[in-house]
Amino acid sequence: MAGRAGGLRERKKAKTRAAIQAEALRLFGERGYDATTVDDIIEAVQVSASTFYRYFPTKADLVLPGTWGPMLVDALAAQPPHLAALPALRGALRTLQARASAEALDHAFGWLSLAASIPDLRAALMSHLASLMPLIAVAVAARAGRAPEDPAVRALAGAAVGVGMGVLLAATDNPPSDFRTLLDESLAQLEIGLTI
Amino acid sequence: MAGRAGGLRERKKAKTRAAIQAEALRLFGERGYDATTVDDIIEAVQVSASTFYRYFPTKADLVLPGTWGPMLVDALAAQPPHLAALPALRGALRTLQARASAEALDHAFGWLSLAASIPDLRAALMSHLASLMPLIAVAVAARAGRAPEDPAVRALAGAAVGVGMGVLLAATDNPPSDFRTLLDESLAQLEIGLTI
Amino acid sequence: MAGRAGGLRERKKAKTRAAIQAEALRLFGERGYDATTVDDIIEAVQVSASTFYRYFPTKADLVLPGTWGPMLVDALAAQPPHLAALPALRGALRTLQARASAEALDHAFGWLSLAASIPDLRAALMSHLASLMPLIAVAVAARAGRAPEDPAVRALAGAAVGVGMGVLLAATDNPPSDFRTLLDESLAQLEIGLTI
Amino acid sequence: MAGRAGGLRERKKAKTRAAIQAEALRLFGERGYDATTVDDIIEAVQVSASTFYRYFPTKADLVLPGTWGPMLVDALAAQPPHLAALPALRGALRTLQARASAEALDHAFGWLSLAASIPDLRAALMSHLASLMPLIAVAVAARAGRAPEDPAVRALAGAAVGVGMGVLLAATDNPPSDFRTLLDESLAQLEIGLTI
DNA sequence: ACATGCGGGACTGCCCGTTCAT
DNA sequence: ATGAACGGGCAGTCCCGCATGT
Repeated sequence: MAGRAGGLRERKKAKTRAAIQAEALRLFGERGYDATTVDDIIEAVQVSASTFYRYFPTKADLVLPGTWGPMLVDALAAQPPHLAALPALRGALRTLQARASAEALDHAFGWLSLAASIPDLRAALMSHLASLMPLIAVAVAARAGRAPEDPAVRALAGAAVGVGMGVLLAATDNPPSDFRTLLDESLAQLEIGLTI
Repeated sequence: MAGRAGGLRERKKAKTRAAIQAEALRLFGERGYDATTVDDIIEAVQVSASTFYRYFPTKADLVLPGTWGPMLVDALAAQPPHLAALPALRGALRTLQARASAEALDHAFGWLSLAASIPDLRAALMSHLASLMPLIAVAVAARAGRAPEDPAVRALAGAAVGVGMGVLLAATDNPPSDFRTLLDESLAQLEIGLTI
Repeated sequence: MAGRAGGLRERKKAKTRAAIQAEALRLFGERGYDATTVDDIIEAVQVSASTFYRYFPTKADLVLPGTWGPMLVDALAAQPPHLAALPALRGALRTLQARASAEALDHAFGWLSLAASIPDLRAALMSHLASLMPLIAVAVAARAGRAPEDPAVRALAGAAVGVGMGVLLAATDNPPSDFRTLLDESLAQLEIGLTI
Repeated sequence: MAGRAGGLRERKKAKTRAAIQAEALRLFGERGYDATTVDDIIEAVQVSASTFYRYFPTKADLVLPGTWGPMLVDALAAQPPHLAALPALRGALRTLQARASAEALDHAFGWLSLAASIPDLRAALMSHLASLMPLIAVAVAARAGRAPEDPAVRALAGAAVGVGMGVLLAATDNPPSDFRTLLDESLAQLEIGLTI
């Protein structure tokens, strides 16, 4: 019923959503997360409170990346089938980064760090990342011809996401770190084997 | 001047803390987490709101296990030094389980599952688990004679915790699962290598 | 019992008081008034809460100038006796300004503006200024050989302080104004007569 | 579409506001200001805390007269145009007093005295009175055909309000005084000229 | 004696359900 | 009938004074 990019209604919704988020992030940057109230945001964007909460169930969701999960899964499926899961995952991450502009990436990682440094957001972010595990498990299972409940699959998905979390937290607490390098290094360690 | 357990003040504080948590858990059990307000709790324990928030920064913290991290680290340090990190970790987990009574364990895992199934608590729990990473990293680094910032150490800590999260979520969504078995299996997979 | 500058105990108290206030103002400048908690301050100065509240009954008192009232009264008494009350008051204000360094003055007026722009502080400041009225009334009465309850004396003290408040608020709401010029101009108007 | 008093919503709001204030004043009268908590009030009126604070930003605002400013300005505009500002102001005050019943006045002045004697309320009251200055300045400027920023206008508004504050404080500290007489006398002094 | 802990109360912000206005 | 405004409920923070125990 809808074309590739969705109907006009779809596009309008996406636009509203983007407008709210953009304005919110701008205000967060100016005044800080806690100092910015939802009322400030809805006033700046000129939408009603109901509209706001329709798009973002909670204030914390404004900072959560909504589309990364599916994008990562797609990129994973697009990797050469002969690759093992971990190399494929690293390849998928590289694809994602290559697709985005450098500034978009810096921006994104900046926000990730911000989110990781505010307790409320950190919790939401960790929970969000944890919810990526089953998605990755399904994608990996499909590649490997196994069940998503297979302990090996589960372990791989859990380990990969856990490593990501750890790197994110480490990069946040030691600010001048490069998130991307650290992540790739740590995933490489996973690949080599955790035989310390 | 103070004995092993500290002065009277210390003991009183510990007692208050325990009283708040016990009463809260009782009420959660009776009415559910969301249906129990902080006011209900402080009224039942007869403490003031300030006191409550002094002991538990947020309502969600009532359900978070406060001493597991240190206990796990201690048990890890007590493992035979010749063991590699992952076997030592599995051993430490077994030690912890062996020390606790069966019902205490069932109780604990019951609470974990409950926590994992309520969004707010799930977020707090994931954030809490993520904060265990550096603790585990330090303990593992000490065993292996490496720096806690070593990518291999970081990867191991992240992977271990991530696997734990994944198992917790899986066990929560497929209720009749045995958390302990799943966790041990998945850690074993980590040990074998993630070569899917 | 104490010399001019007071005994050691006096000096120590003054030092503590000054240390608290200095640190507080520094923190206010860095983070803003509301974002700075009393706990932040006492931690920075390393005093206990009781000590803090012994020196400053409320947080707002940190910003209130404690010695201006007496200083103004002294300067008023030191004006040539033949001057009428309003010229003497203007002279006293000029004396006070002449005694202080230029940067001290800018600093002081900066703080006044800040205080006038934060509701809580504004209220405390206005109340504080109002409490100067009887002091000024007594000083003026002494000069003029009248009773402090004399309506003319009361009117003069009230008008002078009221004009000061008005100028302060006006200068706060229209930032680039020069407080000192405005104040002198308005007091001059009072002197000429309010015959609009 | 709306009649004189606005729609149903408006009337309901006014009613709620009046109900809160009436109940609060009753409780203050019974138990005193400090001994009455906001919780007591909201329980007596059966509204939520949020509603209370929507109508009255702070507890102190319950005692502040909300409509006097505009009423005074109106009465000032209604004075004969040939009158100078200060006589017109005194006339406006007399008009206001004439319009109110004797008991309403006693009641009002009773409340003013009460407010002036409680530190927190005194501060709020002084701040509130200070905020009347620009209103009076605008009204006086309109009468005199000058700008509200004119120093003479500003001085007059500041002086008038300042005199009012002084009289209020004096009457509070020497209880058997008649506020109205004192105020009129002091304003008369302002009119004669402050040539002490 | 003196800091610390604790209580109490004001106040804010998020989020949701309902109700009035257009 | 849609959407904005309003009210309610609850979590959470901070200030400040009083009572303890060290």
